[in-house]
Amino acid sequence: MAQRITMAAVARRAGVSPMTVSNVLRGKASVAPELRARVEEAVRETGYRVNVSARTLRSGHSGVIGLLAPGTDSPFSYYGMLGGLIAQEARRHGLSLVTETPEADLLAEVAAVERARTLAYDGLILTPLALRPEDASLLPAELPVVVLGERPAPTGTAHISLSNQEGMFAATTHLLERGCRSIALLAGDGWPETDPLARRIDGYRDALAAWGGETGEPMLIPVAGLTAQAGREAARDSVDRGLRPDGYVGVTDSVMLGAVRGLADRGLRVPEDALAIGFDGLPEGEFSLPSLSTISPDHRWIARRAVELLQERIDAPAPAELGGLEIRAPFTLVERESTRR
Amino acid sequence: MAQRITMAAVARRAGVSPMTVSNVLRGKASVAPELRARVEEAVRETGYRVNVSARTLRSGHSGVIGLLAPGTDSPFSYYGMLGGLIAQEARRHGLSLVTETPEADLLAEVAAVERARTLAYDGLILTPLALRPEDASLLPAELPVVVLGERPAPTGTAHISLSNQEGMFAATTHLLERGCRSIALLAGDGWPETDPLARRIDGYRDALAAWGGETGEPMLIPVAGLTAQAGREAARDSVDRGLRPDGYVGVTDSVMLGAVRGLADRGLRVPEDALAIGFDGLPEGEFSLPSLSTISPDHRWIARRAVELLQERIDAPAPAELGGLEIRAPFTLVERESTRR
DNA sequence: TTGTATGCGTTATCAT
DNA sequence: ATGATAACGCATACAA
Repeated sequence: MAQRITMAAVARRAGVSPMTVSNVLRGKASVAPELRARVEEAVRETGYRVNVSARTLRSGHSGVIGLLAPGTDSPFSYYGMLGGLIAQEARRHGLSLVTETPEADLLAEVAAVERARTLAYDGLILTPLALRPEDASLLPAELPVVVLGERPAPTGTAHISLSNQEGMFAATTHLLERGCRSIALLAGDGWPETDPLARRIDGYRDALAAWGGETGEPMLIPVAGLTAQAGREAARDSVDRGLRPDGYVGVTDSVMLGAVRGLADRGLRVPEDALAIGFDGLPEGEFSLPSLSTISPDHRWIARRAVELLQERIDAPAPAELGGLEIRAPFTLVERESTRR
Repeated sequence: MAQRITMAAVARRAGVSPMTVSNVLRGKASVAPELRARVEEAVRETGYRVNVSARTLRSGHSGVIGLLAPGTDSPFSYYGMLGGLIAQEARRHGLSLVTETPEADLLAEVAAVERARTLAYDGLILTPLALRPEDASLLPAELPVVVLGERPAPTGTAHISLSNQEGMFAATTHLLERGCRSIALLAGDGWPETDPLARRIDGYRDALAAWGGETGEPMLIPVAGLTAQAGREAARDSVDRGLRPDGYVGVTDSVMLGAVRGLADRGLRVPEDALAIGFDGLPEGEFSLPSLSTISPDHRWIARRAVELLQERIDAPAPAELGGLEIRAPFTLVERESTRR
């Protein structure tokens, strides 16, 4: 936008050089208190604002970071919720957040990353759907990146993930403790070994195995995606196929919220006919009927760590050399109506 | 970010001047096809990307627009949902969207607008909570703005609002037609005349009046905010105070979803004990139990018009001179389980 | 149709 | 501690 007042104007007014104004504005140490005061007053009087484009052009960083994550635009969206927290956290670091939702194919993801570079983002918080560990080379080496999510991250990047196996183990065990003996997992059985959420499936299987012989076989109800709509359809289909488990575990809360709805479509009620628990700790689960028990990662912790790690990498002279890092977010099991009888 | 390859490098490689490269990149008409081809190849070979900061510095526009709206970070958020659609629409215009959620006071709002200017946004889609018509002067004259939302907009701006009165009239009438005779409005009675949603209250009153003498007095249940939590608390309190309407109208879906939950907390069920209808057409209302009837504005229409109008103003030589514009989004009444018996 | 000169507003570098 | 100079990469204005 038109930016009439320049640094030079402020400098003239304060009777100093533009360089001094620049130093004051960026909080550089060595400016005499008196000059500093004069400059600050001149800034106020003139209503001066820095021109970010000029600053970025010269200094090489823009103060903008990007969040590339799936489904931020759909209902009950995990990344929609997390995006809000990340934006807050970013602001505390003086950074702005731009959110984008690329399609789930490799080309679109790479294009989104390229776009981020084109737009001069200082860094990227990225939840890849298609990018695999071996695709690390597709990430520009000089672009600071923090990876979120459950897929194996491109090698050499900082990666924050959830305790998928442990979480799902806890969720399944919770249902077992509440008396369920025939527990279905809404997850999709066709998912490849490398699927991001394969660990969650493992946790479910492990919990059944660990409990002893009194549980039925693992029962996998396939869902077509991680949306409420997919969960709803999967639940209906499973009922139509005659499945009647006494407990449901959802790979995500959005899937489970949809599934509870789908069960209701077929006249089945939670928790009366079956218990249900999800994964993600979506705030909406607190308001649903029944309210949804869930494995809730510490979202604020994740947002904070993600921005911190990114900031570190932005500040580092050679981000790539910081190397890989794998950290797990802590979680709690939140018990609500859907697992109470 | 470090941006090694410059336009000059591409130009050298293609054997033309930097200016020709610039023209090719921006699709200027007059470039010989042969040169164009050579330039395009050079761009591919070098992996060149424009430096947006330099372009912005020189040309004055950044390709970024901002959305300033409340509550994008809370569950069942109207603007969270709408923001997703606006981002899609913006992308079709070659624009990126940055979303921010300022606090609901005048200072914070003005600061957010200032910040938008600082960051060289090309324009702003704004839902003011505190800015009033008379505060138009606080908006930089040269900043293209489109205002969304139900408060009276700063004078002289383009404003897209909902058909609040008509919508609420339709919602209330719908409950009357379904047999309700004692209908409460969850809205807050302490709200000033100028409140954004005062028109919705009007619509409710009008509908009761228009129906004839068989309805009770208007019954206003005050809510502390437009969140699910506020709706929940309001509903509980009203029950505790002995109110037992046979129908509820919510100023927003998020309030109503919370209220349905709050009624359940007190053992009351929708639609068995009372019908309920909201306003906003949140997608989550399709998955709730019961699914929520609602007045649903055409969100895609709103997103499309908002970006179109903003683009117009960005392209205009003097945006301010385009003058004020008031348009209303179309809506439909979506009937779901919460109003079926 | 293409190229040349110039400056956008800022900050890195180096000199004082 | 402060200031002078140059350069960041591009697009405007104009010349050829």
